[in-house]
Amino acid sequence: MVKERVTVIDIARAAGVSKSTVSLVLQSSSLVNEATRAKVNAAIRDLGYVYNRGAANLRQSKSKIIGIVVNDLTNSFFAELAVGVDAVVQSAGFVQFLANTGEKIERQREVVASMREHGVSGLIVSPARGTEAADLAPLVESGIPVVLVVRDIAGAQVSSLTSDNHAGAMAAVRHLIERGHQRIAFLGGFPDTAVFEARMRGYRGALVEAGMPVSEALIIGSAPSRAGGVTAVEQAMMLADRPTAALCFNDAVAFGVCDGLRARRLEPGADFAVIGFDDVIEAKTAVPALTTVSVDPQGMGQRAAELLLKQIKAGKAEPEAIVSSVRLVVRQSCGAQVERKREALA
Amino acid sequence: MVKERVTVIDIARAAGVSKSTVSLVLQSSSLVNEATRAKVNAAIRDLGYVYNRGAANLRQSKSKIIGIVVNDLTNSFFAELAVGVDAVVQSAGFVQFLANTGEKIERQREVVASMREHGVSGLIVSPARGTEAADLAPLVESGIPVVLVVRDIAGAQVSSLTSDNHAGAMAAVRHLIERGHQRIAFLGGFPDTAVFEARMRGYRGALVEAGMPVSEALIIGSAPSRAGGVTAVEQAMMLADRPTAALCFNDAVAFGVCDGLRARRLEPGADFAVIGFDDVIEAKTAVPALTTVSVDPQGMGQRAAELLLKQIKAGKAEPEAIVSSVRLVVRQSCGAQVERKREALA
DNA sequence: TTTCATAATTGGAACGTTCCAATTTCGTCA
DNA sequence: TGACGAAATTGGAACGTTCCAATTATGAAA
Repeated sequence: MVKERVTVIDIARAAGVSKSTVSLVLQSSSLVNEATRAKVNAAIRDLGYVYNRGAANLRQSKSKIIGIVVNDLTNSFFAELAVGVDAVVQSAGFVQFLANTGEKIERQREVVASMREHGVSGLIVSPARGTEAADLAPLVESGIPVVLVVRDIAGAQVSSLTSDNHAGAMAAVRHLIERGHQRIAFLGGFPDTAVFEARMRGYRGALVEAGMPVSEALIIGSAPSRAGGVTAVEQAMMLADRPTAALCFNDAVAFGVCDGLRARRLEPGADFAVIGFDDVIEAKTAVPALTTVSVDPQGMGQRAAELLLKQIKAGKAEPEAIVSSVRLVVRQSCGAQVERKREALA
Repeated sequence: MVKERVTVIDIARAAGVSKSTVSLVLQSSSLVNEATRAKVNAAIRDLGYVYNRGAANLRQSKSKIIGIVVNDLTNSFFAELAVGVDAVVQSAGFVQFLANTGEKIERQREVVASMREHGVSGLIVSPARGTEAADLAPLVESGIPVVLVVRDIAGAQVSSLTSDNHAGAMAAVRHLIERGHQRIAFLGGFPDTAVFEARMRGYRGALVEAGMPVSEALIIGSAPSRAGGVTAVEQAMMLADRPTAALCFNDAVAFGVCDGLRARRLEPGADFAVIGFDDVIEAKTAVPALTTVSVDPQGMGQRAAELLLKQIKAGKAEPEAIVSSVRLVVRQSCGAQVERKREALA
């Protein structure tokens, strides 16, 4: 019933060679004669051998495992990020441990510990809200390469890959100003996060650059979700002096803002300009198509994985902080009259 | 610079006991004296020991790893499924390998092989389109418990957890019929999948039950995505005899259908009834809120994980096929005038 | 004190691989 | 035929843990 494991020794016996030779074949070493290689491979097939990577890892004290921990896999931005990571990691012959923390620091601590025990050779982390440099200290001390994505942590001695939130927000608000908007809101997101802070600074920057006043009442935080967007826009529309446009913390919020507008019989794009941030896949197909600052989550995941793999290969490189540039993708939701051709080509 | 690993032996030396005792402490065995346990734990803390699960796995020839392979993590249904799995798997002290196949059989083969090499003790698979029982054969032969989710595979000797697609579709279409719709379309999804087949059978069943004709022209396949929904509804609206309602293959398609309707200046819910399938989180907050057949993806992931863990614990149980029941959640998109209270409580 | 059961501890083998150093095989050339 | 370098193969130790059987310490009963 219970079939016991086939090992290199069994293969060796079947092929009439030593286990060392089998090992060499497994590593496709050039040292082994073609004829014996064939014999060994035949035995491997016949006996249904499956390589025990755990044993190999033990011997070599290294693994082909990388860990990725995200704060909210339910958010399609992070799901896409994970897909991007997975793609390059798989191609490099690695396999990924994926854990979701749901923004819970405690969970994050647990999963990171668990991953260390499993001997991951590197970690990509989109840290939960409130993560501090100290939380990562044991990790960096142990010499495991870590790449922070999306959210950077001040003082952490690790590499990070973030997007240029400041420039993106600035470009978006400039665009709204050019279209003649005078009262522009910033909607959604938790104010105590670095990402919020950066995007908001960009928002402010564009306003002062244009010599326009910035009103604190128009900056309305909320959960960075669709539901949060609904409540944020509701609050904004209760103001005496209503905004006519909004830059939203992210696309999820932007969709929520559209929902909230419709609930008030306002058509996003026509009656109120909305711009998102991230460019998740649905942004393109939504109606109206969402004008947004494209962060390219999948590409970001890929780059993060590449950076991590590079560091793994190099042993231990200096931490580098990469901020990738973003671009404003103008679609319908900001009231633009763009022909769809350009977009369709992409 | 490169600090070498701290092992049980180091701990033993520091605490003045044998490695066997340290091992017992690690397993929190009752055999060890409180005083020595304390000593050992102190040493563990002081030296910054991290448990090498790989070595333990090798010795015990079992692991605390489960694999989950999904066909499209970009689809939030599957992302939520993964979140559900992750939750129970983490709580059980396991860690999950997550791989995305992107519907590619070849990728699937690779990742499953890789997971086997890593010694996963069980596998949850949402198989890529076109997967056959033979593809899983080596896996089941090796005695690794496998749970198929979402999509079942005929003839595969493994457990499966699917939803009652037939009953769900039937309930949805009955609801549309009750509201007086005469021409009801079935939109989206790849016709060569079992899930499509089952939902479509439910759709047909409800029509014949009501003595209504079923028109093949009203059954329009497409990619099971938002973009697919847009094209499907476009095609439907070009028919001479247009439908007034649609059951969509899944929520993503349903959202796409809403987009497509708006592009034609039709308001989903008011001018055209649309019902989705899955009940992803956005379904509730979208405007109009999506009437949909709730499959509870996260709960499904949880149940799949529980089923798998049960089988792992039991050694090897008989494969069981669970089809979990679904329920129609009536919201706005089908034109219902429901008060939102009931829903808000959930 | 001796005797025993029980509690606590321990050394060594084992898990399946890789790596090193050593050995054998082979073809070529003198 | 012998010698020699290159090519191919090999045995054994090692990776860090767990498990088993065996040993030692402890304390209660005689």
